[in-house]
Formats: sequence, structure tokens, C-alpha cells
Amino acid sequence: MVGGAGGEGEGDDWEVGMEQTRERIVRAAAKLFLTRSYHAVGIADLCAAADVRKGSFYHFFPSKADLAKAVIDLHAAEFDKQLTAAQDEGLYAVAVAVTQVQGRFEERFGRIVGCPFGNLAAELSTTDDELRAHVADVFARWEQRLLAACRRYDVPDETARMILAQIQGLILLAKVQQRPAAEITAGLRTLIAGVTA
Amino acid sequence: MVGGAGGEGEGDDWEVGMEQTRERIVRAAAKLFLTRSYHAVGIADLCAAADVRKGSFYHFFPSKADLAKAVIDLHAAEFDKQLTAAQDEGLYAVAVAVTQVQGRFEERFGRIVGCPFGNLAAELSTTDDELRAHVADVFARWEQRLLAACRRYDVPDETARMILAQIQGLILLAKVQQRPAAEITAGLRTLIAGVTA
DNA sequence: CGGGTAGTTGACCGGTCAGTCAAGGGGTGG
DNA sequence: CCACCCCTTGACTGACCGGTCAACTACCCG
Repeated sequence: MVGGAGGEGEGDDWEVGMEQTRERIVRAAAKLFLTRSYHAVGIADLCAAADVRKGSFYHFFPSKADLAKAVIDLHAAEFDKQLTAAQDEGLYAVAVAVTQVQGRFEERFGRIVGCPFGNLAAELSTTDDELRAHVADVFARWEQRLLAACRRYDVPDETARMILAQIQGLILLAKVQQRPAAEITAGLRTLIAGVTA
Repeated sequence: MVGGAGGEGEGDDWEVGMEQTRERIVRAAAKLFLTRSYHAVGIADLCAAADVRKGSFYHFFPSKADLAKAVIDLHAAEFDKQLTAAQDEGLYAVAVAVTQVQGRFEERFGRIVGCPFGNLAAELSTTDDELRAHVADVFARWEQRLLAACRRYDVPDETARMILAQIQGLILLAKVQQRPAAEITAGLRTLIAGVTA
């Protein structure tokens, strides 16, 4: 078993520390993919940031694309946690979760760096079908949860997709136009309010 | 017929023909950036697709990034034309224009390839600030037109941004989940209908 | 103790990347 | 006729790309 069994108080700080190599790589990649982009980060950069040698990297990941999948899974797990934590906020739970995640990114990086899924989707879904499918899966599960919430609160099914699209669109606009995360929250709340009215 | 206006016989079919070299390069780039991505297309690919030698390319464009700007301008001009052509559709004009453009992409490429602006924005706005600003400008002008329409039809100002975000989000989702362009149209119309109700 | 295995290392690979350059063609104006 | 300039050409550069490999270490297990 890797890592000291039950020890390791799940590093909440999201910063590179003394964790196991594989995790250090994934976290460094998560950071670099966000602040730059998939293609703009080389394996060498990754290794330097994670303080790992190249051969070691390829011990854990058969390819750069597989690392991307691991990064997606990391973000998906984090987002899922946030969404569950905000469950009792009703339809606004998703707004709270997005605010939480994007707010933290803004704090860490000083600007909006985009949605971890949307970024990779936009850049890679035309060139790497496996990766595309992987992201599509995350979105599908996300939409499912939203759909369940819609039904619980007596809102049309199509609203789920509408909210998901709004989230992606707002984050993208905030990124390219360099707006604060608060604007994403506001815009999203406006939409949800309008739809539940 | 996309090309339309203009004195000289420009290739109406959006395919590479006998146009001037510079235009051939930009059109080839527009196509390749859409079907792959910015980083996934090399100058060599570009030149092959446009039947131009590398030295010639650098006669017209100081760098790859400058080519990207030209590509953005090409798409912006085309979209502007579509938007103007659909002016009398009221708030739905933007839905018509997006449908027109995305429908043509779907026809040409057999799938949703994303928004020309959104794609480049997502991939490059963290690494190339000039390019980021260029795309931001396109979005800003686009939002302005939407805002004017909102006021004309007595709809809250914030709706402009909401629609723009919805467009970007719907296109991104359609791309990653491989849905037909018709779904983008439908989703967009749903939002507009809800907002004008 | 001996052997297997998980992890690590740095040198190395061919290919591709964006970008450069000196040379030359071809039309136009003097 | 020549000179000028826009455009074209293809060979070239050095850096960097993702990925490979054989050798080595450290630790667990029998």
C-alpha cells in the first residue's frame, strides 16, 4: 500500500509538499494546465515543478494524455465534494460550488484561469477523442446531478443544461475579459433566480 | 455564398482556390484552427494546406500569433455580417446568426468544432495577453450589440451577457459531447424565450 | 541472506517546433 | 534598359517536444 495508510491528513492546501510522487505530479499538472494550457506545458516543465525526473514521470503515466485524465479526475472529485457540501442550498448549490472553486483559483492565481474541464475540452476535444470522452463524462454526470435538482424543485428538465452552459460561458467570458470571480457568481444567480421565478 | 460583396472575384465557397496568398493562408488557418487547435497546427501544416512556402508565410505574418489575430478578424467580420443580416428577428437575431455559422461549420466538418473565438480564448488567453485582448475586444463589441437589442426590446441589460455566455457554453458543451448544431439553436431559443416572457 | 519489485535516475532518441535568411523572380516605372 | 520592390523560394537553425531505456537503489518478503 502506498502512503502511510490512514495517516496523510488529505492535504487541503493544494500546494506541493512532501506527498507521494504521483500525487505531486498530478497537482503540479493541475496548476500548470490551469495557469498556462495543456500544450503550453511540456513534460519537462511538469517534472521541474513537481521535482521529479522524466523517467519517473513515465513510470506513473504512460503518456501526457493519461496525466490529463488524472488531472480531470482530481478536479472532478474536488468539485463533487463542493457540490455535495452545498446540497441544502437547493438549485443554488451549483452556484455555491462554482463560486467556491473559482474563488479559490482566483485567490491562488490572481485571476480567472477558466474551468478545468472547459479549458481541456476546448483545447483537446477535436484532437484527442479519449480525452474528449473523458471530459464529456464529467459533464454528463454533472448535468445528471443538476437534472435531479431541477426535478426536485419543479423546474423544467432543460434548465439543467441551461445552467451548465451558463456556468461554462460565464467562466470563459470572465477569463478572456479578465473579470472577477464575483461576476460569475452574480451572473449565475441571476439566471437561476429568473428560472425559478 | 460567404464572400459575397467586394469587387475582385473572391472565392465564395470558403475553400482554398486561386486567391491572393495572404488570404489563402488565413483561410487555411481558420479551417485548421477549428478542426484541430492553435497549438496542434504547425506553421508547416498551415503552409502545406495553403500551398505556400514557409518563407512566404513570414513575409505576410511576423509570427503565428499575428496570423491568429487575422483569423479572429475574419471570423468576426463573417459573424458581424450574419448578425446584421438577421437584424429584423429582434432578440432572436443572435440565435439565427449563431445557427447560421455553426450550421455551416457542422456541414463542412461533420461535427461541432466550437466557437472560433471561444476556442482561441480558452487555449491562449492565459499565455498570450495580446491575443487575449484581441478576443476580448470581439466579445465586447458583440456584447454591445446584444445590449442595444436588449434595450430596444425592454429586457434587462444583464441579459446581454447572459445570452453571450449561454452561446459560448452551449457551443462548448455541444463540441465536447458531440451533439448536433440544432441543439445549440434550441437551447439558445429556450433561454431567449424565457427571458422575454 | 537472497531475490523480486516498485521507484528513481539521467542520458538519449528522432522528430517537430517557430522562426531566419540569402538569393532570385517578375512586373512596373523611370 | 535598368533599377526597384513585392513576393517567393528552399535550405537552414537551435531549441524543445514527447517518449525510451538500461542501470541503479531501497525496501519488503520468504
